[in-house]
Amino acid sequence: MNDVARLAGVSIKTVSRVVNGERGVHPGTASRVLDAIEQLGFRRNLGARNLRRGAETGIIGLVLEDVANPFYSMLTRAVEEVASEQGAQVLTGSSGEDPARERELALEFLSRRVDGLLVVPAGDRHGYLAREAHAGTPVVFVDRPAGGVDADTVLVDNAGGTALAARHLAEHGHRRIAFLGDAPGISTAAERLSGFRAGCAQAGVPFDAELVRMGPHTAESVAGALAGPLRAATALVTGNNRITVHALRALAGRATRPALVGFDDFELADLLDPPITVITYDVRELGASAARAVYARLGGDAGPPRRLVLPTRLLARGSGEVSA
Amino acid sequence: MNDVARLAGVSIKTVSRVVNGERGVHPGTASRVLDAIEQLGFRRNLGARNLRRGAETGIIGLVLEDVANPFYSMLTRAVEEVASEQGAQVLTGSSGEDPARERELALEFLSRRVDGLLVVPAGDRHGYLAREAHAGTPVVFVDRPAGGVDADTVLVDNAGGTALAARHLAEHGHRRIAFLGDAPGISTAAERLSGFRAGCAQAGVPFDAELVRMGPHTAESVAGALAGPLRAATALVTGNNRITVHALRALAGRATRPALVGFDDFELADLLDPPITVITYDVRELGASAARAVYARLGGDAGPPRRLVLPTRLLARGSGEVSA
DNA sequence: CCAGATCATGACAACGTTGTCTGATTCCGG
DNA sequence: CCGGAATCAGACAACGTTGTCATGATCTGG
Repeated sequence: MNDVARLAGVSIKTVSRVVNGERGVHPGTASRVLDAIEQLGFRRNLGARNLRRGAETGIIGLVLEDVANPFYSMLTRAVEEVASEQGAQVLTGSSGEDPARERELALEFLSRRVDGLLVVPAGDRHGYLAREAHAGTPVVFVDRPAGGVDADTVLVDNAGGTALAARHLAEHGHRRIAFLGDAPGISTAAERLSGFRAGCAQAGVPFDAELVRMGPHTAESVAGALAGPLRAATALVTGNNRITVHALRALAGRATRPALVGFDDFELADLLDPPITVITYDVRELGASAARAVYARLGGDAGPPRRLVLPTRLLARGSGEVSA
Repeated sequence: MNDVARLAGVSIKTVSRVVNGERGVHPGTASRVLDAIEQLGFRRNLGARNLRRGAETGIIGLVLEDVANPFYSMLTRAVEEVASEQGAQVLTGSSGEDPARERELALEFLSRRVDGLLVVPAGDRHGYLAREAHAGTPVVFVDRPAGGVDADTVLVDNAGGTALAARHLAEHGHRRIAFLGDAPGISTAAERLSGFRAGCAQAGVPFDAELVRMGPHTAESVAGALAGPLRAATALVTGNNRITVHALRALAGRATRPALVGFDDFELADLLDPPITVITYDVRELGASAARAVYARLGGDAGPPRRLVLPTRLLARGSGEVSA
């Protein structure tokens, strides 16, 4: 900016005025300044600007598990859209389900003075965010509740979803229903399991712990479980989109396959044979409401922390409608 | 930092020393400072730090078409991984294939002084980035070449891929092969079409312009094309993962379906019936090499712009091996 | 032609850090 | 007990902006 001022023969302040479109600059001066800007390829330093103005940075941070997972990439896009309405951009980071990495990313984002922070919790202790959540940067937890902080949270009715799945399978005559879920330390996984138990109970289906295998899961662990202990089941509920895909691959080619209901919808589910019945919910809304919550807080909303739970519903496509 | 200094009874500079782990601070003083930091929840402002140090910001910008597209979300993850090795984060923005939005995002990122900028070009004029690419922030174009700028670029052998697809179908006896591609203004789409023509020529298959429909495509336009003009074809090449999915949905339920080869691999392609033959390449490598190029430049590499073209290969799964 | 208003511009400080330099203690060996 | 080195801490300026205030030039109307 200094160089621009020198080249245009004006003070640095006048350059600032031109750059910001402030009124009260002589048109001739302004065009000299603009020429100089053009010639030097000047671009104002937003960091310095924000520092001086004490304003918002126009960046919101998003810490999730893995952007490459279609579920999270849709979420990211939804967040990005709300941010972009506010002229803001999104800084993303994948924690890879590692609490330490999640913390590192979150703190790093806060050091960068993001206007708001969205976190898909990997760990279960988020006390380290309590201070920010209280006084300062709005923090919103997405998809999973935080441990040890009372902050805005947007969730999905996990237990309701798996209960629905269990009842659906029971209605189709299944009495031996298996459940493949993620690591029990992950709150959504625990909720989905307990919803599954509740659904079984509601439908009068005996709950058999032998037919439950919690993760973390890999393609191999899923295949192993399905080939071994879960073989006795006539139906299967999978706890998230990754596990569903692993299960589909493990079951491919089997002559008789268990009925299946998967948690999370996924692209092409309708084109598989049989089409896959899933528990679905509005992923975009999950991201969008979390981002909107940040802007509501920035807009001055100082009420008590809000908790929003999005409904789940069962989308019957065929794979869950096979009779036992 | 001022408050911390006051609380600890030291100067602001000493706080800075403690925060940065500089040697030469009395342990007792340091612990008083640390207590004060803890008590006040102080977190240093990275923006101000970078301003003062004139250092890199530790952020790299990524402008792409849509993070929610699995292709781009894998790319994002790969970029993020390279960045994270360097202690950097990724600022993402979706252009939605709109050149103006692409430009806006790119310039915004540059104003934020990203250390490097990765762009999946939406438009075909990128002169506005020439200055930065030359003197200053490294700019790398990904997946598509830039127009009007000579900068580092990482591409995919599009023409080679579709030529492979055409020849593969020809080998299986097809003589009437249709092509569904994206808008011809998108360079990758144009290359894929010309590769398709070349492949047809190599295999001695007549090229029929009536069997070609370029986009932009929606589910409806794809369905319409397949129901109408392309009905005469015995085989089909689709120009990207979106179009492949639309085509699959449009063809589902038909008694006789054309043989199909799709550009871009996608999850579950192997589980469809028939499994889908695709042209594939290493998406992660695409993102990773682009990010590495940025760091190579930052590391002082001042050679002429490099252009890397990743190979494509045909992954035969069944849908392309149907005879005419 | 002049007082007062309006316009165009610049000097200066400040945002939150850190690099440089200087000053005040403390320590050591002889 | 002294000189010099080592240790610790602070004052100050600067990074690239912008808000506040002051200044001089140019208008306007009577």
